[in-house]
Amino acid sequence: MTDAFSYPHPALAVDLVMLCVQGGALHVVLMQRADGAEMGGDWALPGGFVHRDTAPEDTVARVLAEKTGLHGIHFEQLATYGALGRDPRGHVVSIAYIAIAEAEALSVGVVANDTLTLARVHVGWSGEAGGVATAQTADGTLLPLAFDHADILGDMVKRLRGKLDYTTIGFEFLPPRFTLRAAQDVHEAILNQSLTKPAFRRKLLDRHPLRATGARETGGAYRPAELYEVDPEGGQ
Amino acid sequence: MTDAFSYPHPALAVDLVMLCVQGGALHVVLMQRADGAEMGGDWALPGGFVHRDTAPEDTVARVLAEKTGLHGIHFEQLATYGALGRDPRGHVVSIAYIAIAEAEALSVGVVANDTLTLARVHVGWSGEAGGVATAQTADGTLLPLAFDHADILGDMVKRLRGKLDYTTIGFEFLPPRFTLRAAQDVHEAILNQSLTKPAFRRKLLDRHPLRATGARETGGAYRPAELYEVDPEGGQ
DNA sequence: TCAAAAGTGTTGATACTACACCCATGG
DNA sequence: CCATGGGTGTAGTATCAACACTTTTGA
Repeated sequence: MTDAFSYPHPALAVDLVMLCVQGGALHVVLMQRADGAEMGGDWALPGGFVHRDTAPEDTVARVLAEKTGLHGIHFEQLATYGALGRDPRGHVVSIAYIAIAEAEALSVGVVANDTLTLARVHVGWSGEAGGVATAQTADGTLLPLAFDHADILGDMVKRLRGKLDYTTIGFEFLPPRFTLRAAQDVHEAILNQSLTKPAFRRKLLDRHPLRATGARETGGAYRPAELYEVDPEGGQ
Repeated sequence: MTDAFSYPHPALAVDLVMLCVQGGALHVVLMQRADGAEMGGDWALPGGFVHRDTAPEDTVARVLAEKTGLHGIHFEQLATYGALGRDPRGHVVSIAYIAIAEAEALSVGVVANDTLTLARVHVGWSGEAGGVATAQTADGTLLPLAFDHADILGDMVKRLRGKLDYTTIGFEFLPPRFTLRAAQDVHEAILNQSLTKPAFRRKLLDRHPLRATGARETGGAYRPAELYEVDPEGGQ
């Protein structure tokens, strides 16, 4: 007990599942590894080690800034992975965080770093447990994932699906002001199924604290849609 | 990166929220600390450090066995706490697990260890964030909780409430064969509110894969209730 | 035969879905 | 004035909750 720091203990890391919705599909930021052969795959979730006297959340912010140059992105902790053998370098326990941003913002960070790419994510519905996640490039090439990162990615997307209804996490994919159609696109991409417009509109409006701004979308053809924003007061 | 183990990193621990339902109320196992004055309270969740090359789940099993002598208890990981200053001894990151057992089984382990007690838990409904958990003895004395363990306890109970509907976690509080009345008692204790019998019966039976065994409760006065069991095939 | 708890049927309210329709704007 | 997407009304259906009722057993 008293000598907890002198005995060998596992290394601690954070892994980031950075997501956005682009072109009607969910995308994740992946990082190419030079040591792919021994890690079981070329592509991995961006991550970093947690140093002593640094809070895990501060490590997340550091990794976000280092790899993508982004600040102020929304992120949440979702689970911790510590199985032996998950990292061939030794015993590394990793706290997985989901980070969410608009596609435009993430893209800027991705193109600024040669080792990063934005991959299309596909996660099935059937089984309860994670693991059936795949990532592919725009031309359909599958990107093999290192470590247990396919499991992590699958778990995160399933948790995200569950949280869409009863939290405001879905709006983190959108700019501060957005159309209801854009919100529907986000939900359809995450759930990987199409939704009917009237049902979606009503459910969204009475489940979440949204407020019509009166402003309209600009630039599009045909009738401009109204812009909504999240009401910070929660409707009360 | 390559020298992750040579740099100082945080200590890693597991903390266990061991719960049971007794006398219509939710109870948690707490451990008395000799160093309560500097830890901010006399009572803490049982826990232990994760050593290198030991999986966190194996550490949980070890702590369960060491502190209570119990084996094969159901447990699940729920969240990880790593804020600086949460442990006055240094930077300790703790993975919190919820462990569930029948009251009879847990009691055996608690009376066998002088430092353990089974405390009544009260968690409010209002706020979303954790922290409003209190623990008290049978005579109503409040037990001050050390570290951030009141937050952890509150978070766990709230997650448990959410999981009651769509997982079978609630049945871990019961023996393999149980009456529907016993299941209702468990739900009422966890949710801290009374439920109407017919609604509860129907919801339970079509939300969860339960099967009537044909066997009846014995020993009670009045009409004996039928015993049910969880169908491992999930009804399909 | 009575008391107490097990178990079920019925009804009224609520929420959700699906479909059809109207509205506004650019070309 | 037409095509296209934004936005809304309505009706049918499934789900849910409360109440009253019947059943079964021990004393």
